[in-house]
Amino acid sequence: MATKQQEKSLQTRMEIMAAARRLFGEKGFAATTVSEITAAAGYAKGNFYRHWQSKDELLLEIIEQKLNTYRKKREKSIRKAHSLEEVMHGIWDFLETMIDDKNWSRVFLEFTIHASRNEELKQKLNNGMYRLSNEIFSDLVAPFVETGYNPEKIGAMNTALFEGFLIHSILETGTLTKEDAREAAVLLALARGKK
Amino acid sequence: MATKQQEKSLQTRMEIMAAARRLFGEKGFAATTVSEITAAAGYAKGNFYRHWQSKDELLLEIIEQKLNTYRKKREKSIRKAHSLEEVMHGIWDFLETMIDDKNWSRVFLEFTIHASRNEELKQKLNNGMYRLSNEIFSDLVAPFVETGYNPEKIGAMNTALFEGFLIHSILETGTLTKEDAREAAVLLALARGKK
DNA sequence: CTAAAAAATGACCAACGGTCACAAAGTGAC
DNA sequence: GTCACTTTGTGACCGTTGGTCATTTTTTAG
Repeated sequence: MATKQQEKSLQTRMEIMAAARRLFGEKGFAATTVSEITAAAGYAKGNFYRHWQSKDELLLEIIEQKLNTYRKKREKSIRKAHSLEEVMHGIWDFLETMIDDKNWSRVFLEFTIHASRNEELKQKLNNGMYRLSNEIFSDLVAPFVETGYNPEKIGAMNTALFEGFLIHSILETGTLTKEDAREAAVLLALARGKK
Repeated sequence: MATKQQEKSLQTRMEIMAAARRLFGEKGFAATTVSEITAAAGYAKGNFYRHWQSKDELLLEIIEQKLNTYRKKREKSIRKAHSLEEVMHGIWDFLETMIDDKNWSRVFLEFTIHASRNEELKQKLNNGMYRLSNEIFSDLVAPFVETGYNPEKIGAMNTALFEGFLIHSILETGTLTKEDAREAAVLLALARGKK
């Protein structure tokens, strides 16, 4: 059984993380300070660094959690698909939940760019975030690809289109809708993977 | 005629801007400090703020300049196009020069995300950077769109695909090539705009 | 009750973007 | 050339940041 100390430490950790999740979403990653996070959770700043090595590490952990949540939601809607078209629509059902989580998609992008300048972070992102995409396309989409076209390329292109749409959506230029993005993605995938 | 003072002031301004252009490209926007920039140009930090109100303002000006350079290169290759397909290839000839300017495309994205949290910057970006895209598509592409499909949507989707590919390219996952992105963009545009 | 171990604190550090009182240099009238 | 005035350039200084660490407070085991 866990000691009272261990329990308290874990609880503190979770309280700080909850405060961070809220603040990152509201104000963005860079604009949220460590003092703010700990104060919102009711602790002093120094306590933060007993649980994470840096602000980066915390966000990475939150992102990992969010991706796992998305992953679970996804599974169900895609497993029952019977064609490439159905799989793509299943994928976009789930991508749309990410798009709707607008504040967080902004944070994802913010951190992606931030990480691209840091070799270590870049590796971790590529292993977490994009493994998600690779999984889907090599495991779930590949069986429906009738041509010789590389399923991973279909997946990477889908991710690119998705992230490009996120940028468009964040800047609120308002020309494209979610449906436009979905239709384009399906069109592209079918053009590549269907005979 | 300009006085000796005015000339010197302009020269200083250009020296600082040149140093900034080099450093932003090498290290990124956030990672480059104002002291570094002015020191590299041979001045003290305070001098910077006689020429720009903030680091943001300077980058905005550099971006505007870069976009104008791109714009000029572009004109020639697109004016002589005779079909939607040729126009799209002309556009991607020019987008590829942006992609090849890899450090700077990273800075563009970095600033785009940064600006998305700041209403004033967001407006300026939408008026500079994306007017570029709107121009192309409403003026140059529209004449070749044979369907009723909104040319601006074709343009916005092209931009989304382009920026999504930039992210992919920056993270060096290495699945997609420039040619993949170009082909996908042409395919999409033709599917929308050609009978 | 006590001594060791873990949790929590906040003053402290270097570095940041940005400010400002001041010094140095250039200008135009006489 | 000189002198009042304007413009260019300086760097100490400000508030704030992410991160550190010696110190205090609380829990644990004997």
